Amino acid sequence: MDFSRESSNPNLNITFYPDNLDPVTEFELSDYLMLDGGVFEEDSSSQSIASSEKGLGGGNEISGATSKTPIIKCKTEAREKKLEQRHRVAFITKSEIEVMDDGYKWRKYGKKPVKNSPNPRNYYKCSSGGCNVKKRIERDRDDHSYVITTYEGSHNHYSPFTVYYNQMPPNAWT
DNA sequence: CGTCTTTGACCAGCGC
DNA sequence: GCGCTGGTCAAAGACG
Repeated sequence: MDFSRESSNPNLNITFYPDNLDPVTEFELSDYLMLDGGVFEEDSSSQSIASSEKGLGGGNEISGATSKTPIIKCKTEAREKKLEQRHRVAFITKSEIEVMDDGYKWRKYGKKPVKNSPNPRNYYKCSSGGCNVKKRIERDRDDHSYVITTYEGSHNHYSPFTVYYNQMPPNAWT
């Protein structure tokens, strides 16, 4: 698992957007941002987000968040209420690879073609016992270079990568 | 042998 | 009620 190499990829731009409500207030984004293994910086127009909680500030950062318009589906009130009960966040990633290594172990359990999109949507579950976090991955129908990732739920365990990092000596990254 | 992916079937929600 | 769509299940096969 080499996060620094991954996040230094110039083709890797990440844009967060609310799949449900306001992600900044609704979700603990750091739970998900740690997938970069570094600090996430957004432009000044949006709120600053950092994954310092996990102590992974190794100098890796992803800048140049895209100006891509968020894709927010219209939902009925009933569906929205149901979704509100879930811990959910989605973001767009400009990447050639669809499944980024976020430190967790995922098990693919489904694949479905999506209406109005030539690309199928893939469904993953966290394979840790007792953890029922799910994620969906699909390519942007307009620009195939973007990957839309949606996380649902909260991990009830630390990422194997985080455990590994915490056990490393202080100067291990230098 | 255990774990994972693939894929068709099934189910529930929603719009008409 | 019916059809469409998205989400999940589970059997089968692949792989290390």
